[in-house]
Amino acid sequence: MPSDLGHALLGLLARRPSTGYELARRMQRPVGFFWTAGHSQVYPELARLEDDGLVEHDEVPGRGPLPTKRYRPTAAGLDALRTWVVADLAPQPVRDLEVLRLWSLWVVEPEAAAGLVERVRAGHAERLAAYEADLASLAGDPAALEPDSPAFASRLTLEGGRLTRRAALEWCDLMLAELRRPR
Amino acid sequence: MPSDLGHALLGLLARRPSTGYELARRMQRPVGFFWTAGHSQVYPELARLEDDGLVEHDEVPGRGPLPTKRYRPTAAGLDALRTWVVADLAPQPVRDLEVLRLWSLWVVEPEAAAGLVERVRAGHAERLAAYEADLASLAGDPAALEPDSPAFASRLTLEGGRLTRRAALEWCDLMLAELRRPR
DNA sequence: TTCGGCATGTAACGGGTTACATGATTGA
DNA sequence: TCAATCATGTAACCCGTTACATGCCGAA
Repeated sequence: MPSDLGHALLGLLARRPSTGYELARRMQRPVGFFWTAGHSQVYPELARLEDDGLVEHDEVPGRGPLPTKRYRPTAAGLDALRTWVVADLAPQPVRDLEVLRLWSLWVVEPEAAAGLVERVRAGHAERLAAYEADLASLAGDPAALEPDSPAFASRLTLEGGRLTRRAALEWCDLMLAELRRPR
Repeated sequence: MPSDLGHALLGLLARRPSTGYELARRMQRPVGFFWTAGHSQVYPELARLEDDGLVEHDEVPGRGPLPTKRYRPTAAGLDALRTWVVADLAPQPVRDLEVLRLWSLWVVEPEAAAGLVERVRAGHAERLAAYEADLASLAGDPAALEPDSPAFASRLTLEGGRLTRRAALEWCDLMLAELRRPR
């Protein structure tokens, strides 16, 4: 049974066959919005998936010094993906370095703290803009309304990003108001 | 210069001197809401911080087979914490296994997908309840209004958790509505 | 001609999780 | 008496990041 990364790659390949290089780029965006991997992770994982009979490849003309391989999921690979998607999921530990810092912001002067919050806010605003751009490009696609279409799932995840980033902006504004309240 | 974990420990010790064991427990909650660490990480990291002169300890009576050590930050440790809190922060890659699954939810039947979303929703609801419980216990504390008090920073981070989890619940409800819309 | 993109892989390192190891005290 | 809690540490393993290594093609 593959790792989380393996399932991430199966999810990408279920949408569209790709080379390792393409998968590594697709892991930056849009999948990189919630999961990332470099190419040095992708190539060994593809080999493992192939050993397990979950993906297969053919060689296509390419521009690298080594043969260019295009991968696609096998029937067993799609089964594994379907099983994993709805499998029991242990509560995920959260790991958020920004919040970790904000938790200690009482040790610095309010003005310095406000500066930090401004920068955090800018990061959320940037991410929100990216989500909305991707959502806009899906807006005209009728497939985005069909639950068995990849565009549908893409739309829902982007919608989630939008809602949570908006909440984060609201939170930053709340912090700024408190930090700058005259005293 | 210490790792992120080291700064997390300094942040805890700045609030209250503790033994390694206590730090490991405090890393489960409330700090565990956004950063976690097991005791097997804590003990070596404390030794490193002490080598760097950022924390110091004295031995107190305890119940373990080895001497019980109570740690507190040194002046240099508090300086390091202050510097780190407002230091430049690279945009953080997000790693969210739940969203990764939802991104592939188009491969399963809508009813099964809705079941997954229900479970995700329950997790958010549970976390939200924890935030609100902690917020309630801070409600009467006048220190929670003073920007140089730990309670102030605790309140703001909990407020952030509340806002983002509420947004997540809203999102889950949106997904459920779409998955169950008659077709 | 030089830089960026295509294209594949390996190796070293660091951090996190899980398991191993020990042992006293307190409460059910 | 048995389990949980206090209390400290080490070791093995897995995963992710960064760096190493190679080399062609097209555009500026």
